[in-house]
Amino acid sequence: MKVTKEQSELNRQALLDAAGRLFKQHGIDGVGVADICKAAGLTHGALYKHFADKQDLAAQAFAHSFRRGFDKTTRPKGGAAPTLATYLDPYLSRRVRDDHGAGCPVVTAACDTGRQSEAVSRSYTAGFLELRDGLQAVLDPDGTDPARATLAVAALIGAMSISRGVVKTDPKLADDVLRLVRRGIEQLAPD
Amino acid sequence: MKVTKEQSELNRQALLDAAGRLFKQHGIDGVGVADICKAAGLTHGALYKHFADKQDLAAQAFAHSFRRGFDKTTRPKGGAAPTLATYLDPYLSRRVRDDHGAGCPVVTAACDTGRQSEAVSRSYTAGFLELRDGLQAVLDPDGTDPARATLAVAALIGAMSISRGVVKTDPKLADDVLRLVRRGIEQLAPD
DNA sequence: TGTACATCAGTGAACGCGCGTTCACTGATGTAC
DNA sequence: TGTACATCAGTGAACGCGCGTTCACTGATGTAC
Repeated sequence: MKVTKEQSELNRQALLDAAGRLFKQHGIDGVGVADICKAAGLTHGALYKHFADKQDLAAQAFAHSFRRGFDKTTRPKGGAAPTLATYLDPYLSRRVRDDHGAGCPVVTAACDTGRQSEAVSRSYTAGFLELRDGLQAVLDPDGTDPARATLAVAALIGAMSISRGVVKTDPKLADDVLRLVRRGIEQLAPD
Repeated sequence: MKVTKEQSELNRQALLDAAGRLFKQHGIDGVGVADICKAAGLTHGALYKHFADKQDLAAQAFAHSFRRGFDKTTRPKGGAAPTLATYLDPYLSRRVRDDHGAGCPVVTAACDTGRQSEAVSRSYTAGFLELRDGLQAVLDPDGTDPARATLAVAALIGAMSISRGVVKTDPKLADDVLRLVRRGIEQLAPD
């Protein structure tokens, strides 16, 4: 049956939310469209009224997730100016490590991106640049060392990958990696 | 028809090689067992004489690829002592970025690992530790700063993820990331 | 405002397809005599 | 060394299954009068 335009738009957002979460969790090849629609409270046929196919959904879900990820994690509550901790707290947390569906997709989706469509790559590039520029402002406000912020973003993403990779075998090591990389990035900040 | 024991062992190695390369290229969920067997010069039925199932093949292929990756990339030719460049050259190269099937799986497989079996995680953990200890010996021979080598490995892995993620959209940026992270890690070395 | 009707978001059965896995079979290998 | 035969790595047809996608249908919505 037909639904109101408002409801239809809500359903579309629910599909994007569910797809973003499940794709981050299991990879694009690791979830079926039926699972995504079910998680959004719809049947699988409805998907094709909103998106051309699974690849189209993936591209739009990534863009959606990037937008949401930044708004949620890098805007400090209360509108204060972001500090280094504003970035490190959400990006190097155990919560994000243990819940693959959570967290900023620049971190979580690092793996899939290279294998996916150009639209996904564009979203990823925009996300990386925004994160790098944010860290640049905090780590190197005078702009004397262009390597510093890029190194920090790379370390953030790598630390999460490693911590996730080893946590099943050695949880203590997984925590150490997050802690040591945090300390390493803090040492990059101007005194 | 039956083959000699030697040929059978060669076939097994060919399966591990093909699986390692194709899994790194397309992800474990992104290749079929038929493709792997074909690449190894066998039919799909032969796989199950060597491995219990696809997951078993994945776990053994990762371990195999880790072993090979280290032997190839981190042992300097001629038996000289490894330097910082010994690690940075292969790990931050454009060749490895553009050929997902090449390169050390600690970098390439960072994505899949967290989603796979415990056996894969064990191989990954061993690989990470070997890489970190190697970099520790070069970056912090006195052992005064335990964060330094961990930061360096995280940056290596993150840089490759980012560079792969953005290269389709902005190849120059992708090169910059590799170059800047290299410079950043070099600045960590003792003077 | 009330009525008649065209629209179209969502449903769910059905489709072809490729996947991982099985298994009866083959025939060269390796072994027992 | 030569012969007879058991072994078993590899083959390829066949299997069930779940996937992405399609489509005839439904019925509430939104619109034209």
